[in-house]
Amino acid sequence: MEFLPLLRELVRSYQAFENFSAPHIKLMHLTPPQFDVIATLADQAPMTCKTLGEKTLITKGTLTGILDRLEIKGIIERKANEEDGRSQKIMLTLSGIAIFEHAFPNHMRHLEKAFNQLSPLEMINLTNSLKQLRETMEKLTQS
Amino acid sequence: MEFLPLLRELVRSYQAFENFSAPHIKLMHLTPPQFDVIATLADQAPMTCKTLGEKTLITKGTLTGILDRLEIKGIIERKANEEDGRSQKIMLTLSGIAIFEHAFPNHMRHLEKAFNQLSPLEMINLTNSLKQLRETMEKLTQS
DNA sequence: TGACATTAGTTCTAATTAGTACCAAACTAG
DNA sequence: CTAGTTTGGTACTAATTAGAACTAATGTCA
Repeated sequence: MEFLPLLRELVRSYQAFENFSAPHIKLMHLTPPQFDVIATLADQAPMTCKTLGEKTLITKGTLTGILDRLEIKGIIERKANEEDGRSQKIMLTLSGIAIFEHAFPNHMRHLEKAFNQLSPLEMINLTNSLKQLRETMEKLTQS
Repeated sequence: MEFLPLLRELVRSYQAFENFSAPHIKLMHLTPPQFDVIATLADQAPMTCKTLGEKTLITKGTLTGILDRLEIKGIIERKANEEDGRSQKIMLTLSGIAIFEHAFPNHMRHLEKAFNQLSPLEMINLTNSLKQLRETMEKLTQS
């Protein structure tokens, strides 16, 4: 049970990140998953729901609702995929691109206030340790 | 923007933890927050919703619903707080204690398969780096 | 070609989540 | 003591979440 402090700290750190990030995103009238989708679509060729879900780690059932709301807001557009009748291509509208170009750098400036307190070396070490832990969990998960 | 790999890894690690932990908890007919509440109440004197929320990082509006479901299942009990008429004391029932005594060690054995792949030193370094990042974010959040 | 399996996305359900409004009890000044 | 404020918990809303069932389109294989 020596791992309990690490487990607790992982949960608390992630929650602290959400508490730091989410209110700032909300100021721009978006939710964290909506921001995530917009940032993932930006500067990319239109992609399918499947691809978008893999990049954002959002499962497909959840993604449908998020895309519905972004479509109502006029931020994204769904069009038929000519190569495969089952799927669609998702892309930002012109309005969505404009929102991205304001919201993304704005939010990055907010986040870097916290993250840049770590030295580059600490950042690399932390990233590598987390990656190792993540890959172990991913390997053990499908079982 | 050098912090983006760390940000991504933090999100992905936490998600990998959820994906590793949640299915195992579900096998015991519980949800992650329900498990969290049970583990927090175990071996403790009855506590108020406020205290329970602080320990589990669950906001009070959310906690009401989780406690409702645990109460229906007969796992927890709410009783009036004699010292303060506004609040209640939450405690595990006998059945809740029995569930904890099975579920907790069972789940710890599951988690340690992944966490014990890290050396004790890596565990301590990772915990400390996460803590530093968390405390920075917490300091900047209230603003 | 035709039966079968797979894949992409939607729909539905139960649970969680944060946040706001609200109620009742308790505290605090003057 | 009493008006005003704070506190603990519930009710409600909008959004997310995973997962299962479902539909339509595609792929496979004999």
